[in-house]
Amino acid sequence: MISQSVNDKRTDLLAAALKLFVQYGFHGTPTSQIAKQAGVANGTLFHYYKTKEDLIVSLYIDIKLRMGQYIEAKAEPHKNPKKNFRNQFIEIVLWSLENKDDFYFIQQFHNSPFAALVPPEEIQMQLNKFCGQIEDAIKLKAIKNRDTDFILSLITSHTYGLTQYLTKAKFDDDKQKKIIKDSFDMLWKMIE
Amino acid sequence: MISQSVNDKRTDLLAAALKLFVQYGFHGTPTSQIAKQAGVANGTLFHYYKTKEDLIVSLYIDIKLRMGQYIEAKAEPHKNPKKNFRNQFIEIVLWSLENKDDFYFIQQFHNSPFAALVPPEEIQMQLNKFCGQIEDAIKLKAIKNRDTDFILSLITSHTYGLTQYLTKAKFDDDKQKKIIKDSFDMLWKMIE
DNA sequence: ACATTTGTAGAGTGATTAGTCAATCTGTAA
DNA sequence: TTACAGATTGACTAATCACTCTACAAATGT
Repeated sequence: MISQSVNDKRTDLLAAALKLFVQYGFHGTPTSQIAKQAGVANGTLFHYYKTKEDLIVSLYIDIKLRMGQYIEAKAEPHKNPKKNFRNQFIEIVLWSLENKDDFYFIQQFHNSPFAALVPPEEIQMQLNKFCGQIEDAIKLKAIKNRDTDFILSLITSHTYGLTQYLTKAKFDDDKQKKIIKDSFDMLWKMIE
Repeated sequence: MISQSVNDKRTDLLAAALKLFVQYGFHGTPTSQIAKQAGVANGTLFHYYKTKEDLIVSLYIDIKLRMGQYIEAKAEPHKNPKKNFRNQFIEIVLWSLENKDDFYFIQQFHNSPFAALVPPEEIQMQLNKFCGQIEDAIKLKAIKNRDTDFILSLITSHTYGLTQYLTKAKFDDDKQKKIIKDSFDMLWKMIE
């Protein structure tokens, strides 16, 4: 099964890159190390990814894709916008906690010059889902009437801050869930 | 005046490094470029900073110091905790907007393996001021009774999110101030 | 005046790295 | 069986980079 093995190598490379990037940073990780960690030859890496940059951007897009799929799979669409936001908020935080490396990589990537290299259509795709929801909620007067991007910024950074906090402090699952719910209530108080 | 000229070279180097790091990233910026931009010889850079890493960490500490001084200079201590938070919140956001490179550098730095290299006493120093204020406010029941670090995380990320938003969208000063104030009111609603 | 320390320069060095390439292997299809 | 396309390899290269070293200049102390 050739296409299977191709996918394996591709994902092996991405997984290896993720692990090493998170630990040593982009520049601290030579492509030779990534290849070694993935169990393939140096040249193979460049067979699948034209440049190191290409690998980095591909990894970002892959992570975003996986996160999107995860959230979508867990989504239970409600008429009630609050419940919708609540569900998604909780799922995103849980995903981030279960995939700390991915989460950390995204932050690292966002605050790097590589961020400018993501194709615009990728960015737009990711935003559209959320922006639509926010606009709907505003129309229904479920949340404050502010610029959509503004609301999105506040929600995103709130999610980020909470995840950062939960990552540093180690709580058991129950306590963690309580904090997440509490945190959403606070967020909602802010934007409702 | 030798000490003057020494300071000049040091600050020239930091300023050059800041500009280039923000544009090209840590690894995308060779020390030779930093020296050139600062108008000094390559070797001079290594006279003042033992390694590139040392330069990066020093730059971070320098920026944090300057920000702290700016905030402190503008501080008008109130008995009222809300007014205190409000003042500081506004000042931090304004500083970030006036010093976009510094702001961006800090994010870049925080999400990089270099963050682990900051001497612990530096970190503690910065946290103490804020944590004290938060604890006081909790005692006075001005804000919700939650873990100090939790509150701090939420405030920090809120500030960050707002600054990100204002940096991307370009508003005139009046509009900007309105948004900042509005944003603080929302933040306060969340934690009061 | 002299000695000593400190600052500055920039060519040089050794190590490292992204990316190439020619050769070999593997699977498929006629 | 043969032919062919893609996959895989790893030695190789050209370039780059962090950092050193030596020589000299400027400032400071005595």
